[in-house]
Amino acid sequence: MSEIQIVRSHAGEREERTVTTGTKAWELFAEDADVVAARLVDASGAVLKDLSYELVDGDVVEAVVIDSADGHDILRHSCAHVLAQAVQDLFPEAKLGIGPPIENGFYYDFDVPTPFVPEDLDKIETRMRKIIKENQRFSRRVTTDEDALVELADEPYKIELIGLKGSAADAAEGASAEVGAGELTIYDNVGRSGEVAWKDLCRGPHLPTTKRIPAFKLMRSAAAYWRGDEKNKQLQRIYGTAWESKEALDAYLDRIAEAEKRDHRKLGRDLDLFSFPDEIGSGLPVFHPRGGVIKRVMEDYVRQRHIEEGFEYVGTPHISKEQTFHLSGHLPYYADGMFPPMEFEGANYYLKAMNCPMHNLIFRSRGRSYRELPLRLFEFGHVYRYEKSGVIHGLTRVRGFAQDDSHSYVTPEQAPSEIKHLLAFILGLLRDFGLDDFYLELSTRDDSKPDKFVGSDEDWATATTVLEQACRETGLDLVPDPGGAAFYGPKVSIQAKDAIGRTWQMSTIQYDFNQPKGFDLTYQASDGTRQQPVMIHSAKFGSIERFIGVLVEHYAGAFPPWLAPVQVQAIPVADAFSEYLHDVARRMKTQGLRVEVDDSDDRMQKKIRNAQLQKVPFMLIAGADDVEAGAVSFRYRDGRQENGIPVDEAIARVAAAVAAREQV
RNA sequence: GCCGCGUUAGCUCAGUGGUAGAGCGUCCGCCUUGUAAGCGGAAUGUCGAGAGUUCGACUCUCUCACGCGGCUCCA
Repeated sequence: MSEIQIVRSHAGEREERTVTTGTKAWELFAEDADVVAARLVDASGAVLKDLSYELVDGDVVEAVVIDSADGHDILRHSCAHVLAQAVQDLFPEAKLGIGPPIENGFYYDFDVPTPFVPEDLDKIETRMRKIIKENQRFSRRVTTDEDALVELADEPYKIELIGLKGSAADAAEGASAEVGAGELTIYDNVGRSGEVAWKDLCRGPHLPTTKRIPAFKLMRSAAAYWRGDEKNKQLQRIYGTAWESKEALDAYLDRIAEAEKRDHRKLGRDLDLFSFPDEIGSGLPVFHPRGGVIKRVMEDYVRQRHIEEGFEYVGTPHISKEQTFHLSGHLPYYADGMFPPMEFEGANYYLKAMNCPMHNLIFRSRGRSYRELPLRLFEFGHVYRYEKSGVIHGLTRVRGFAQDDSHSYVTPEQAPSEIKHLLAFILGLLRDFGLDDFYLELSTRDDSKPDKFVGSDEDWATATTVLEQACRETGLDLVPDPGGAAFYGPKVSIQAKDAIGRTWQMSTIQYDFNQPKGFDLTYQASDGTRQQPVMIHSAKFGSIERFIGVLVEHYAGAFPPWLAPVQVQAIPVADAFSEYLHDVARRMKTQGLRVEVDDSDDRMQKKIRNAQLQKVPFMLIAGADDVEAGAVSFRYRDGRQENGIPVDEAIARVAAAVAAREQV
C-alpha cells in the first residue's frame, strides 16, 4: 500500500493531505453528514463524483453539501431513482423514460398501460418511504454499450438513449442525466443483505444511500411526450420535490401556497376585476368596472408616455383581407396561429394577429422623407391569436388581447440609437409600475431550421448584432435564447422579476428588415434616392391583459393608490357620521380621487374587514372626535392607523400618494 | 392539439342509483360611537350541456363545452 497526495477542500478551507491508495472520497468528509458528493477540480474544470470515488494522486477534492445547487440536484436525482424503483415495484410493467432533477424538484417519466391517478401517487410515496428506510446503497458500475443493451433489453427507452449516447444533449432535455459522452454506467440499488433491489442506466453521481434523502414529496402526475416531441408517444410523468430538511421542504410548500394566494385568477374573482364567461369562449376575458379602472388608468398613462417619447397614436381595424397578411409574411409563416378566415364578397378576411401590417400601410399611405424618420406609430391594437385549447391560462395566455404595439421606422443608421431609446423608455415604464429587477433575453434564429425564418443570413447577422450591442450598453444581464426569434427577425425581451422572485417576460423589441421589403416601404433620402427603412417592433407590456395579470400577482391584489380601483374607503364609526364622510368624499372626488362611503348597516368593524379584504389602500374613518376636530382617521392595509388628521391634509395626502404613484 | 383530473347556490365546498345541504355573500328586519365577522328571518340550484343504460340518473357510460395540472406551442 502506497501513499498519494491530494487536496481536500470544504467550507472554504483547503488542506493538503497524504492518504493511502484506496482511500475513498467519503473518508475525507466522514464527520460531516451534509456532504453528499465530491467535486473533483482540475485545470479543465470540475466534475462531480460519488463519495465512493477512489482518490488518485493529485486529486483536488471539494465537498458538495446537500443544500448547495449541486447538492440539491444530486439529492433530487437520487430521489427520482427511488421514485422509479417504487413505481416499478408497484407497476412491474412500467418502462423507464428519463428522470432528471429540475428546479425545485425532479421528475421521472414512465410508459405505463394506465395513466397514474392521484391515489397512485399516495401508494408510490408510501413505497418510496419504505425504500428510503431500507437504506439502499447507490452503487456505481461501469458497463459497455454491448453489455448494457443486453442487460436493459426490457427497457426500450433506455436502449434508445444508449443509441443516442454522445448526442445526449440533443436527445431530450434531461437525457444527459442518464447517459453522457463518456463511459456508460449503471447504478445498482443495493439492499442491506447485498442483493440488488433495482438498477438504472445513469451517469450519477448519487447520494451514498437512500436514507440520505431527508424530505421529499410527490407533487403531481402529467403526460409528457417522449424526448419532448409531440410526434412521439406520451409518457406519464411524476413530479416530486426533495429538500435537505423537513423545514426546507415546508418552506418550499409555503412558497407555493403564497403563489397560489396571489393567483390572479382567484384575486380577479375575489376583487371583482374580471372574468372569463364560458358563453364568450375560452381565453376571452371581460373586465368588470373595478378591473376596468386598472385597465383604463394603465392605458391612459402608457398612451401619455408614448406621446412624450415621440410616438404618434394611430388606430387600425381588427380584420383585414388576406393580402395584407401575405405581404407581412404572417400567412406563409404563421397561419396556424391565426383564426380561420371569414369568406364574403369573394374575399377572405382574417382577424389580425399583429398590428404591424396595418402600421406599414399607414407608413406607405403617402411618400415619406428621411426628415420624418424615426417615424413612430403606436396603438392599443386588439389582436386575436388561435392559441391551442390546452395552453390558455387566465389573463397570461389568451386568444384576444390588446397589444401596446409600436413600430419605429428608421434608417439603418438610426436603428441602434432607436433601440437604445426604446430600452430606456421601457425600463422606465416598467419601473413606474413597480417592477425594478430585470434581465434581457436575446432570441436568435435557429440556423438548423431555415424554413421557419425569412430573410438572408447577412440581414439576420446585422440585426442580431445591432440588438445585442444595444443590450450590452444597458449593463443588464443578457441571456441567449437560440431559436426563439420571430420569423421576421431577432428579438430582445425584457424579463422582470416580481415581488416573490418569479420572472415574467414583459416587453419585446424586434429588429425587422423583412416587412419593409414585403410592403415595399421606402423613404426619400437626402440624396434624392429611395431607400428602405428598418422597422423596429416594440411592445412594452406585450399584452395589456397579461400585464394586468402580472401586476395582480406582483402586488397580491394590493395595488398602489394610483392603480387601485377604490383608492379610499370611507367608514363612519356609526350612522350619524355618514353625512360628514359623504362631504369629505365629495371634496376628494373633485380632485379625481376614487372614493366610496360605506353607509351600509353593517357595524364599523365589519366595514373595516370588508375594506381590508378588498385591499383598499386608504380607509378613512370618522367618529365624534374626528367630526368635532374637522378631521378624519386613516387606517392602512397593514393595520397601521393615524388619527385626527385634518380633512384638508388628509385629502392632500391621498392626492400626493396617487400623483407620486407610490405604494402605501 | 395531446394525457390526466375536475364541473353541485354568486363564492368556497359537503353529499347519495329513489330529483339536494353548510358557511360566506345577497335580500328583509332589528341593532350599531373607535380599527378584521352584532342578531334574527328569507330567497337562491334544469347538480356544466346533450345523448345512452335503468322502473328511476345529480350519481353509471359516451359525446361536447368549460376549468385545473402538465406536455407541445407561444410571431
